[in-house]
Amino acid sequence: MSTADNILVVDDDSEIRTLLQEYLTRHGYRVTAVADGPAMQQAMEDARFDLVVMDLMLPGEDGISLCRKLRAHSNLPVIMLTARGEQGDRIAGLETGADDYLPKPFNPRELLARIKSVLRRARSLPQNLELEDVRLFRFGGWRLATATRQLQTAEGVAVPLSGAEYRLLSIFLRYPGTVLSRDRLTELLRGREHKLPFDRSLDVQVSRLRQRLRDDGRGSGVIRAVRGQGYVFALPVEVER
Amino acid sequence: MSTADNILVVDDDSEIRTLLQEYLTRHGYRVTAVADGPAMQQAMEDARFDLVVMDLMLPGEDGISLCRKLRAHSNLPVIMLTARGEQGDRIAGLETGADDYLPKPFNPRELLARIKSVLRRARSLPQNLELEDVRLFRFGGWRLATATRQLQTAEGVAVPLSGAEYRLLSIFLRYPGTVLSRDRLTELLRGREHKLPFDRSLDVQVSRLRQRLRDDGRGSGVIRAVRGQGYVFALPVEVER
DNA sequence: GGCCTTTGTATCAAAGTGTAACAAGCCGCA
DNA sequence: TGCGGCTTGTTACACTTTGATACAAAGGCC
Repeated sequence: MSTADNILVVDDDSEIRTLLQEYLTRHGYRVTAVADGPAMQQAMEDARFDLVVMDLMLPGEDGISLCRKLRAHSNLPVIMLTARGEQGDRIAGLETGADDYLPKPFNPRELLARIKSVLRRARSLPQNLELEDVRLFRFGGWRLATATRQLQTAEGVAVPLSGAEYRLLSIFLRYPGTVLSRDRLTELLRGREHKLPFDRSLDVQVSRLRQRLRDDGRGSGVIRAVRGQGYVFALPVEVER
Repeated sequence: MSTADNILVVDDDSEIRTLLQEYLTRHGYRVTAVADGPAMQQAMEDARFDLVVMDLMLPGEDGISLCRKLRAHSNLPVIMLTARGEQGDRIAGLETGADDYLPKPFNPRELLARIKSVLRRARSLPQNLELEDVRLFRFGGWRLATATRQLQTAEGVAVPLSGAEYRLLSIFLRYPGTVLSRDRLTELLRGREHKLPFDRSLDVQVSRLRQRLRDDGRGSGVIRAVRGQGYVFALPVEVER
């Protein structure tokens, strides 16, 4: 490990910002603390972070919305701070799309433990690789050659893929084991945002890709739907450069 | 467990000190009760404590400040007693650094529950998400493969599990022989706390899981209800990594 | 046995997911 | 230019999952 991990804290309460700034710095992290969404955007333009700790309740745009936006174009891990057991907001836990959450008030030690756990998990996943670097992907007997864009079964039979199918598969192959939201997948696939609130076209693409992979969508196949979250590629992937 | 947990109560109201001293002692804790900051410092030099219960409002130096000082050099769990009337989020800032808080006036039983919960959390830090290390669980002839999320009977027949069923089962498999309260199960299952006072949806999930496991809920089956406590997974579990 | 609390589960409604079918666009080619 | 084949976005509908509710069954206590 070269340098300390860089953590971005987003909370409108200055007490908490100060507490976390001190505590996390004392434990060997680099910390930037800001109060709201816009300041967060700014901070993220200025520096690269390894993890975000965010309050669910923020003035202006709330944490869920910020988290969703973040997730639409990055893998940055997020830990959400939530109000404890209040009846008002029903959405309290992992439904926020965060990697982990912690109800307020909390002992900073506990936050530290979760930060470590989330970072460890993030690092255990394959690092972002550029598609250009990879010549061949292997997964569960299948092979995908990038040069020819050809998919082969375990028996060596070539399976034709359309352009979108190939792109979608290669996206999944770059993030095996990571839950990708529909927003994220759509952006990676088409380079633009979802338009309609109930756009199902991504699901249809997934369904088509599944047919190519002989994955019936039920049972625990290759591409698994995670209810309310998105899709995961469920097989281990080997890459050949 | 060697000796009883040692709890330090800091409150200027002598009635509360007496009440807590009695109540917590009766429930098996060692209790020291003091009235203010200086007495607290003194007590902490004389003995080692496992948890502090502190009034937010104290004569002289208040609870926030004491808690902050404490945090500067220790992780000792703190439960803060606060005046009622503030909304959860507004108040959350005040207990910055505390592990939990309880609005006054409070039911001693509620405090007891929080003490137990805070102590449990403080002691079992690395328990949150470490399921991924296990490849296979075996219990009473059944097998659960984590990679494919597939459950198999002793005869090798695959039994489909929904997402929630799989998660609930894997929670039980992580704590075989341990009674898990409904609150705890709900939190582990859904990543948030119980909201409704008489929420039976967890029981329904257990019931559905039992159906998958061909456990009729009567007799001494796989998942046993413990009246007034919660549920236990009643079979021995073998883990394969 | 009454009476109350706790647990088990059928049933319902809402939300989420899978995919067939359609339609619009694109491409190459005669 | 017009035609057929392919690709891809959209819509529609069936099906699954899940949380909630209601009520029956079981357990305790007097």
